[in-house]
Order: sequence, then structure tokens, then C-alpha cells
Amino acid sequence: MSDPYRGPVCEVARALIGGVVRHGETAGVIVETEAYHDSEPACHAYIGRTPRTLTLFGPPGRAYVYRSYGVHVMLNAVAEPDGIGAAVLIRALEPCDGIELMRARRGREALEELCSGPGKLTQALGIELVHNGGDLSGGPVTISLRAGRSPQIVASRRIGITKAVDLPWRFSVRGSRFVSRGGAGSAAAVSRVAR
DNA sequence: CATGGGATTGACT
DNA sequence: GTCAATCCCATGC
Repeated sequence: MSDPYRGPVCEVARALIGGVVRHGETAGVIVETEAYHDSEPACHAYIGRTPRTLTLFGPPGRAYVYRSYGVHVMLNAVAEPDGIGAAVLIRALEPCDGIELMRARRGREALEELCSGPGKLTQALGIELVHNGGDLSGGPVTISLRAGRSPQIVASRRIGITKAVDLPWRFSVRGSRFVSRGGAGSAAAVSRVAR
């Protein structure tokens, strides 16, 4: 319990499923994650330490937040010991608190459209680039880990990347309707990995 | 200093 | 299914 983020990044990615991301009055349960590690080219840390990747190589349990496509903000939890560049991308949440505020920020009503994607959930929770490097156990953005037993988790291939596309490092709650639109948990995603 | 490329989303054909 | 939006940063001159 002392350092839940310190272990192998794929184990951390699984452990985070069922945890709760909270920012202010908004919060949601994690239903989808992806693992990234500096040993594989899809990871930002693959190129080594740069100003951008410094957070990734820092101590585990911090937030790595960056802008994607000039439009969207992505939230990650840094994993593995200090000196190793690894993180878990939070890809989807099941909204639980502050739903009206999420609706206002997202401009959408349907629960399934509030946090079902990495760019959507940061918008719904009001997470910004300034949160990069923040301690996830001490806020302002926090993640509390699941206490009980794990839900059924499906592994599949990661979404939206062009390198190391075959690694089954995406994890999602089987059957959840709150996962992102890559269709994680679908029979297609499962068989894609099995093949 | 100029350029190119995204761990995406939503609107449109 | 296709495509543009739009900004940070890594790289190269």
C-alpha cells in the first residue's frame, strides 16, 4: 500500500481500474486504462529525458498531463520507480460525482458521453496542463485506489498509436458502457489480441 | 528560428 | 468512413 504505483506499469494499469479520479466536486470510476513504458516506441519516454518527458521519469504516483493534437488534454499516472519512464493513461471513467458540472463543461447530457475518452474526461473534470507533475494522493487531482475485488478486466490493443500497436496493454472493464469508442471489451477487441 | 507530428474528438460526406 | 482543428515540443538548419 506504501507505493502502489511503483510496480510494473501493466500491473498498475490493471490495479487502477475501479479506482476513483477526483478533481474538485467532479469524480468518476476508472473503467479503461493503457500502459506505456520507455522500452517501447509508443511511449513518449522512449526518446529519453526531455523537458516534456521529465515527469514520466520522475517518482511514481504523480500526474503526467499533456496536450494531444493541440486540442485535448490527457491524464496519466506515472508508474515504476524513479528513473524509469512509464505511465498509465486514464482513458475512460464512469461519472459518479458532479455530473451536472460535467454536463456543463462537456456540452452533453448523456452520461456515456461525459468521460468515455481520454480527452473527454479531462474536459469533464476540468483537468489542465498545470496539473502536470501533481501528486495524485495529495491533489488537486487525486486518484483513490479500489478497495474491494477487481471487476472483470479485458486486455486489448492500444488505441490511436502508430508504433508498437500489437502490445495488449489496454485494459477495460468487460461490458462497461462507459469505455471509449475503440470498442474495448468488445468481442472484436478480445479476438484481435487472442489472434 | 522553421517545421512536422501526434496516446483525439466531433462534424460532416 | 473521412477530415480538420490547433498547440506543445522535439528536431534540424
